[in-house]
Amino acid sequence: MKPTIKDIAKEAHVSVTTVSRVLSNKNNSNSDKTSKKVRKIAQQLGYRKNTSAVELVTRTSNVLAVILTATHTNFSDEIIAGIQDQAYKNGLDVIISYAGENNAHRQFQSIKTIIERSVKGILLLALELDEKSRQLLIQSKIPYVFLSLANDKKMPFISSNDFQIGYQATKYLIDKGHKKIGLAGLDDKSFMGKQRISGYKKALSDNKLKLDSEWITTGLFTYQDGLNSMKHYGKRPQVTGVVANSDLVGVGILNQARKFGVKVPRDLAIISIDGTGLCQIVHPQLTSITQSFYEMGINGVNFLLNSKEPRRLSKFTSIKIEEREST
Amino acid sequence: MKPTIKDIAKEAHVSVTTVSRVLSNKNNSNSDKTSKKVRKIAQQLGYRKNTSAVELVTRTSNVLAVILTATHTNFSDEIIAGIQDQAYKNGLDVIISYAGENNAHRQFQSIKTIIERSVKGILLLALELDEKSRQLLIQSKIPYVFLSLANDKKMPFISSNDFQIGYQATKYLIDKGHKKIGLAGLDDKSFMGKQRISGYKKALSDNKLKLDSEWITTGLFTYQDGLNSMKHYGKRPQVTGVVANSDLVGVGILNQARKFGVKVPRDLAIISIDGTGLCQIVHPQLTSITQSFYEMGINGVNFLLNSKEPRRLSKFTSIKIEEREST
DNA sequence: CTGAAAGCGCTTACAG
DNA sequence: CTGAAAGCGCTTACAG
Repeated sequence: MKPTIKDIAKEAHVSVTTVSRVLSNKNNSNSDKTSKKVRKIAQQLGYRKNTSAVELVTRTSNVLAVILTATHTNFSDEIIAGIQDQAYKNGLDVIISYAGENNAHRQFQSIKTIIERSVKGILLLALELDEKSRQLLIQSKIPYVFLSLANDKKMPFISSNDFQIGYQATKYLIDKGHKKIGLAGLDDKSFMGKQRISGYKKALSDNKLKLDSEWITTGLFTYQDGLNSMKHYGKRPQVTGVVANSDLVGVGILNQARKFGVKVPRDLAIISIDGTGLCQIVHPQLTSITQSFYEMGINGVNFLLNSKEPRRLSKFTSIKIEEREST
Repeated sequence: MKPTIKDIAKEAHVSVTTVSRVLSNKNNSNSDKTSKKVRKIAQQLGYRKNTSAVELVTRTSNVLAVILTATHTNFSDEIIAGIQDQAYKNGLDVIISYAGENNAHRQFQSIKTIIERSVKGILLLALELDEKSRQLLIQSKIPYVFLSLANDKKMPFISSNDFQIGYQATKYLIDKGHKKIGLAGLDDKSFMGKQRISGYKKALSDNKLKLDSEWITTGLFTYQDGLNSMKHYGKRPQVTGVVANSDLVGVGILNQARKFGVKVPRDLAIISIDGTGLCQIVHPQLTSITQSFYEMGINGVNFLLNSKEPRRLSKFTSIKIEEREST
């Protein structure tokens, strides 16, 4: 059997109370001599704290849970790195749970699993919840925050301002002289998609440019959606510039354009949304609207740690344009 | 306060024993009527099981832990997907913990955190442990298995056969007529690196080809290592073919070759080890030795589930050559 | 500075 | 088919 504090107590001829105090660093009271003895014996016995017991009695835990879709968003690593670093600084553990790919049942299951352990907070990464999961989450009373995906349901989030992303990406191409601009590969049913479309349209109308709904292609931000978008635009595309709604979409457009003999940026300019490392390893390198994914992670953890305060404010992280070779 | 089974018992006028039996599906004994009543009340009260308490008393858990480095191995997603799917099929939860980047302290911490909760098993992804962490892991008596990285310390693993990878990749280029072959971007201090180098050398000597140690470049499998390797080979490389030790290394070599005006595959053939999606989205597409990452995940979970059996066998997963445009 | 006792929320023989 | 009781490994007022 694994040793418990009882075993240590017996061995050290002290009470379990004392052992507990020493081992959980409530040392203010115990004598150095006792502390040392207890620690030494714990060490000898190969003692490991039973976290279940601790959590049960203290009714708290120092665990932050991250839930994300298995969707291959190639930016989640950066967000997770931010979460991880900030959690580590605050002495918190992080556990991650994948909620499957647009699978409502698995999402529900994942949330259920998480809230049945007493986690300190929940970070939901690029996740859109159905009503049932949403209820479950709210009911749990555990602090949570959505990352990277804002939403209209008055639930707290930390993300880029997707209206601004749509607006600025479009504006950037306009400033480069483009008049016919496409918007490619986004999910027009999602809140994020709607925001970006609004921004895109606003930029066009602010500049008195016409809009053709044929220039907007929908999808789920995948590489394949990029290929499809370019096939849709054709070998002699009307649009001279396109806003790709993810780096993968951008690369897909790029590759299909090459197949078509459409030169980037000469015949077609591409600006890609996200700005992950991928933009720099393709040729030509993709100009991007770069999101602050790492900061989202940092801010997400901070948000959760301060969640006792009355004002829990959602927050936008910064975006910036990085010009490379595709525009 | 969150409701407990006590609250349900009171409300339903039954004992906590009965509530517990109903809610943990040990229904063989309870009457339908009682079960229904209990479930209904649990539902009304918004009852959530306290996993800490359950784990404490049953001394088991249905959680599998994955520990991985934050290193941007772009294949870990595939392994995790395999783990996730197989765990899900077996009713297990998966938690993931990042152990930092070659950070011994954080690795130790990560393992400690994991074993302080009563997890059912531990999967270590592409991780090399120092002695201290290794001891901790073994002492814990929790079943574990290394994934993707074999090792020489007699610890169980599931991975590709890296000797074979080195051998076959080299052999492939030899069969294409190459006589001067490079091996790029690998860590020659790691067990994996050594295996691959052995395979590479064996393939050369089996075919009576000469070896120049200048043709082997070391690194940590990163994109930058790819760039550096090509810089090392130079604008007029001696080698006519190169084995890239990760897809990222392959892309790095490709891009630097382009800058040098070295044409792939005409002037330089590249075969890249891993075969992730990246190979298909670059231009020209990279020929690869493709590893079965998803299967590693599946097999890892199965290994842990059968770990009570006396024979715990490490296992190699299959590799295959996928010819694309870079050779 | 230290210890006895109660209790966290659950499960599980055991008895009826 | 159901319940009383013990116990999982820990923490924490409280008392001395």
